[in-house]
Amino acid sequence: MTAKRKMILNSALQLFASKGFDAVPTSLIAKNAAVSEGLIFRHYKNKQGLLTAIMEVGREKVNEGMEEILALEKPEDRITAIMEVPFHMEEEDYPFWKLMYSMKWNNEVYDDEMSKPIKGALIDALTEMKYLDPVGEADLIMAYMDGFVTTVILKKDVVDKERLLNTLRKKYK
Amino acid sequence: MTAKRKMILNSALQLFASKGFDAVPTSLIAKNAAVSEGLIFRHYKNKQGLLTAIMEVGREKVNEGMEEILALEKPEDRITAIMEVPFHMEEEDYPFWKLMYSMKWNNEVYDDEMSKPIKGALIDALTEMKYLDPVGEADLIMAYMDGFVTTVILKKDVVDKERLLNTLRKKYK
DNA sequence: TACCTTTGTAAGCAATTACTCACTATTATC
DNA sequence: GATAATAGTGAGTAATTGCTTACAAAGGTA
Repeated sequence: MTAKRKMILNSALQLFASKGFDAVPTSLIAKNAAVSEGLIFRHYKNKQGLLTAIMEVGREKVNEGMEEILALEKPEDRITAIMEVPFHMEEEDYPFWKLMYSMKWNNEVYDDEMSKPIKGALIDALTEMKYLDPVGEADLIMAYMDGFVTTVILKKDVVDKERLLNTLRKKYK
Repeated sequence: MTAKRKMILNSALQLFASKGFDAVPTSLIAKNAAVSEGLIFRHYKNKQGLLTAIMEVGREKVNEGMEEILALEKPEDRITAIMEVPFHMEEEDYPFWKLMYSMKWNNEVYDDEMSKPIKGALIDALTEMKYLDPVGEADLIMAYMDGFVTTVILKKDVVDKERLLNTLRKKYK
């Protein structure tokens, strides 16, 4: 991966995240990456391919994170670890997640490919803990998480996430 | 409000909600509304003005709903009513909320104009109930709600909202 | 050195975009 | 029923879009 190619990928991520995929022209990506516009299409088939490449990088990160969590022995530890993921996201990953969530909302078909393994891990842990309705409980936790991500990323200047996490922890302590 | 003008507003809402504001050309809005493209600009200053008009209609609906909730006497009733709003949304309003949430994600500055009165009502109720940290609790509930809206709208074919609501209710019963 | 592949550029192109304008049809007001 | 305002059309336009292409520079390998 050449330096300029990295620049393209990163410029695209930043711009897509802040303005939305459709609102960002390839000319602007090229300008922000200090690169000729043609180079984008040398490296990526088209604008959509650029987006796919960004998501691929993110998907790998998610998988790595999930492996760590699945390595935890106690099911209750796994559940709290998953639930608190939104609070422990690194700030440099915010643009990626912002892009992911913005994409969710303007696709006719909701793509939960990425959330499936997470929900699966929750169901496994809840079953292990003999919960009566593991699927229902898992769905509720997944809903919570969507809300936490939304709050942490979009209200980062308004809501103190540490305080929010503390309030949350009191609930299941 | 003429019939054609209503058609424009509704076509725009449906299209913006499903594809995103930037991905929808005015030509398509006109086509779906069975109207000449020029008519859009007779009634609305520009494409952005069309969006503004849609949001105005929605804002009024929200205010009406809030008045009903604020009329409830017991603070705990007000809180549960607010928290359960996402579960009682009418399906015909889904496109509007989908649009609202999709807009949130690709604006540099998060516009919480609409959520402010809701948060305020929560803080008031929680204060009345002598909670130690009304603001923290309100922020948590607001986060939950974002998650509920996301789940109800985006996963409506995957997650059963009645079941989700029941699981939730057990938590604060 | 010579040759090939990859990286990079700049100009340009067909299609699409939001929007205007000159015009006609319809409705309201007196 | 005449007049004026509003509603509606459709062709046109300047600017922008994603993408191509012809060409040059750089890097690897013999």
